Amino acid sequence: MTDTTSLPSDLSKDRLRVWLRMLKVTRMIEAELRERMRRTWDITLPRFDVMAALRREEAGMKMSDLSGVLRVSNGNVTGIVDRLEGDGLVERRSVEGDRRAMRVLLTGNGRRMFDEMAAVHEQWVDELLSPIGAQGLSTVHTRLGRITDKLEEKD
Amino acid sequence: MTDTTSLPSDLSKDRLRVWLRMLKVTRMIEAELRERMRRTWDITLPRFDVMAALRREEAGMKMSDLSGVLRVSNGNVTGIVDRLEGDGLVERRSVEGDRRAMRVLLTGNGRRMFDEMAAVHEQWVDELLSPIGAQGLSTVHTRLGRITDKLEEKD
DNA sequence: CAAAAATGTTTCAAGCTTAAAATGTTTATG
DNA sequence: CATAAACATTTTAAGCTTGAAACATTTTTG
Repeated sequence: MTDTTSLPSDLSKDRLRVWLRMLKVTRMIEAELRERMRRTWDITLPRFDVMAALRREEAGMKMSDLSGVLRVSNGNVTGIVDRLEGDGLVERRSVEGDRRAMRVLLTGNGRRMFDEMAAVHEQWVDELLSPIGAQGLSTVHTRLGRITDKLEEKD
Repeated sequence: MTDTTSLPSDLSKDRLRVWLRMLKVTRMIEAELRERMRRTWDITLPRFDVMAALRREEAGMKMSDLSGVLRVSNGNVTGIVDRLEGDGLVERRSVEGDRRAMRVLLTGNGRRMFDEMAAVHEQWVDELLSPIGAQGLSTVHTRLGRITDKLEEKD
């Protein structure tokens, strides 16, 4: 019962099937992670994503860098950073030499909080993706990489 | 330069990497599809998803079936169906024998509109996933299937 | 150097999303 | 049969998301 039932001419249908399955998997995992994060730390996925991006840049990032890395709109980041700032997890500082720009960085609290969350988050992902072994991980990683490469080259 | 660099002990990091890449790919493709749908038909992805579900059920679906299939909350479906109804693409009918429930179905217009969109949508997906050939499709499909299977068995 | 173009951010309106509470209806149970 | 439990849906409040418009500032260019 292997996947050799479909004819080559149905390639397009197969792509649609794979796309729908990808969508299903990511939505299910995202829902599961969101739920656990909400219950464990009362935090949302978007906030976590912003903190993760900032954790990699000790010196902070400009708002526009943040929306670039996260691939979300500028206005979106404004709101999320507003709320994180309200919770004392990030801080906005002006960029010297450019009065338009803002540098956002994690506060000490933010960094401690994120590190704690990241460790658990990694375990959760490991658990949720456990049905895929080393071999599968490598092939999936490669195939998906080809897609992003192609999508990126036209930006 | 194959992917055999990581030690077995880093499996958890590899899973995180694959997860982040999956997230990236689906977000990029979703953004691209959303943008094209907006520009071509001025329609959103959630509306398209609802119509797709209804297209498979000539007789219509109850609101709760709809939210079950699409894996979104009940309240969410209420709003989307409201707007689709406002555009004359779907219709709400009462279910005989149960005054609580509602049966939602595509109108003639909705069906025509969806069929037109679905054909183009399939081409777009084919194009966006074109870097993956028949072989890759089959392996990716299988691996992802294992994850959904596991996530589903605990529902 | 003044005007125009580009850049960085925020604001806005509309729509999506969720969890939880509210409403109305049906089914189960004592 | 009354009432409790379950079910189907909607409403609500809060937050996420986008594209476009508005603002402020910096850079380019004629």
